[in-house]
Amino acid sequence: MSDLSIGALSRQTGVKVPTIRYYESIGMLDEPARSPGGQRRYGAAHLQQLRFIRHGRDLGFGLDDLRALQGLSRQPDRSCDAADRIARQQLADVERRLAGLRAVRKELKRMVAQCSHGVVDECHVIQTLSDHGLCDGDHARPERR
Amino acid sequence: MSDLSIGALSRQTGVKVPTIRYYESIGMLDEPARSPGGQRRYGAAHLQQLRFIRHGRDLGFGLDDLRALQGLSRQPDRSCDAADRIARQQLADVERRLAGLRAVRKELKRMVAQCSHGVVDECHVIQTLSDHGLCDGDHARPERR
DNA sequence: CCTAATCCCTCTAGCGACTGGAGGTTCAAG
DNA sequence: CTTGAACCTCCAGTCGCTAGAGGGATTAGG
Repeated sequence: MSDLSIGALSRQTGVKVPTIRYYESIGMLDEPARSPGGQRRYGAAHLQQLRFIRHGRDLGFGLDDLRALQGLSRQPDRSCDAADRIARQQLADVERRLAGLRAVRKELKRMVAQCSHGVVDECHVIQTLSDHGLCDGDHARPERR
Repeated sequence: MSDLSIGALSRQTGVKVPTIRYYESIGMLDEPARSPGGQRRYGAAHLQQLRFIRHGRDLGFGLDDLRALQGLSRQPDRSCDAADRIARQQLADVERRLAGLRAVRKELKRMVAQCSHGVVDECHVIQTLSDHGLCDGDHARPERR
C-alpha cells in the first residue's frame, strides 16, 4: 500500500537511514520487499514497526527489551505481565539515573558557583576534581547505557 | 614513595585494573615505572592523577574534557576560564538529561499505572509504544554519551 | 630454597547502539 | 536520454570500558 523508500521511511519516523539498515541487519526490523533494482520498499507494517522501536528507544528501552515487547505484541492473547515487568524495570532504572544525575548536578553547581574566575591554582573546578573530600554528596557514577 | 602495584592502585581508587591500563594506553594516565620483572609501580602522583580522573568520570565528564582539565591543572598560573566553561557546559548537559529523563519517567509511570494486568491486546504498555499519540509529553530522546 | 597461590603481563576481541565513508548502482524528473 | 539525488554493500570508527587467552612475576609459607 504505502510503498516507501528507505529515505521516505526515515522522514516519516525520524530514524536515520543507516540506523534503519542497522535495525534490519540485527533482526529488529523485518526485511522489506525490494524494487527490481534491489532497493528497499517498505509498507505500512514496517512503518508501524519502526515507530514502535523509535518510541521505545525514546523511552530508554534497550533493543533487547524492545525485541521482547515486539514479540509480545504479536501474541495479543497472552498475559501482559511480562510487558509490565519490563516497563517497571525500565522505570526503576530511570529513577536510579535521575537520582544519580541530581547528585551530580548538585556537585557541579557548587563547583561552578564557587569559581572566582581567577587563576587555575585557586579554581574550585579543578580543586574539587582533585579532591573528592571537598564534595559532600555521594554522587556515585550515574551514567552507563 | 608509595610504590603501588596496579592492583593496590585499583583498590585505592576504585578503578578496575583493566581500566587503569586502558587509561594509560590512551594517554590519560602517565606511564609508571616498572619493576625489574616488568610490572607497573605507581607513586603518589599517579594516585592523585587517577583520583582526579575517577572523580571527573563520576561527575559525568568525558575523557576529552578531563584531559583538558588535567592539562589546565598543570598550569596553575593560567586563568581558569576554560575550566569554568567546561564545567558549565557539563552542568548544562546534566540539566538537559535530567529534563529528558523526567519526561520519560512521567510517560513510563503512565504506562505502568494504566496496565490492567490483562492480556497483551489491551495492555497500555504495548499500546503506548505502538502509538506515540497516546503520550502527552514530548519526551525527546534523553540518552547519548 | 622451593613451591603454590596470587598477582601481573600483552594482545585481541567484544559490548551497545549507532554513525560515517568509499565506491558503485538505481531511480525519477525533466 | 540525461542528470542528479537517492540508494546499495561493506567496512571501520565512536565511547568507555570489559573479558579472555596464554603466559611471566612476585610473595608468603614451609
